[in-house]
Amino acid sequence: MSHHHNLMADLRQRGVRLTPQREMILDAIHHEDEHLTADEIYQRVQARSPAINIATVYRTLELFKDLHIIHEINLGDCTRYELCQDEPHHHLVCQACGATISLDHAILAPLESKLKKQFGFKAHMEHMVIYGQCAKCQQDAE
Amino acid sequence: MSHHHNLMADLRQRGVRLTPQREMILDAIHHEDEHLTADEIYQRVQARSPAINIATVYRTLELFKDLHIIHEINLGDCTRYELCQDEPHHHLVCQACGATISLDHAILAPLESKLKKQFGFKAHMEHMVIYGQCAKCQQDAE
DNA sequence: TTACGTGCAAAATATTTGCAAGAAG
DNA sequence: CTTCTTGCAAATATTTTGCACGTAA
Repeated sequence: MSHHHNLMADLRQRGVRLTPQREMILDAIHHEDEHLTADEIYQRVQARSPAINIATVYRTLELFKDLHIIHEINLGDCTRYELCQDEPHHHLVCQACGATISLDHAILAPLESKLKKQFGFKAHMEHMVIYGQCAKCQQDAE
Repeated sequence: MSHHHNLMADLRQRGVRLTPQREMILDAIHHEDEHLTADEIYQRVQARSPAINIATVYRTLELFKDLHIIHEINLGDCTRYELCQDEPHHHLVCQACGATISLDHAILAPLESKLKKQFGFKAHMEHMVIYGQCAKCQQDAE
């Protein structure tokens, strides 16, 4: 039994109506490693069920966001979506080759507590994206 | 003599044509503390010179970006622009009240070097934005 | 049965582009 | 004069909304 069935059961508990569209959209997000844009989610769902409408995708993403099932990530120009996870995780993105490196939250924890101590600021670091250049591309550039 | 006149002189050196539009756009960015969107820049310039077109604003921002005079910041949905500065600086943004706190680069430097050491990743941290809740709003929430 | 969700089409928003006229150097 | 820049209008991309119909519970 896949993780997303638990999620769907959970939603029913919370009084959210379960529709095939919502299930397919959750499925699409769940089955992907990368973070998808609204349109990419739309296309994946459309492959299974051509009648689906892009407006439904946007409305469902909004709903899932409010329910804290997914969250939005803004990389440059495009908005992407991914499942919320227990432990926040982060990404390094190489601007040269596009490679992404996943980061444990531990590496950002010191910054988080420094911000709290110095400014009383409670950072919401669910998913930070840090751009730069990966080791390989730095070598290639030399 | 204001800083932006030096910039304009600098541009002429670099073979960039100086037009009133470009000067007014640079002016608008320069005279603001906050980071403006393309449309806000457009409105400010339009107040001085109604004939200006939004397409010119976009094209000029693109040009200034390529010349490394300004850089783009993506906060949530909107793209904002600010002058490049010698020392990178960063912002904490309170999601409750919208307040922004400026951060010295020093506070992010340890993270930067940790990423370099552990992953060989050279982070481009010209302007990081960290969202969260400021001290005041945390109190109000209690 | 009733409230909520969906598809559709149109609107709103943000950004880009082709082209002819205008201005910088 | 020549090349680059601008204004205009139209195109494109992304996201939102009103409304009538359909469906989950």
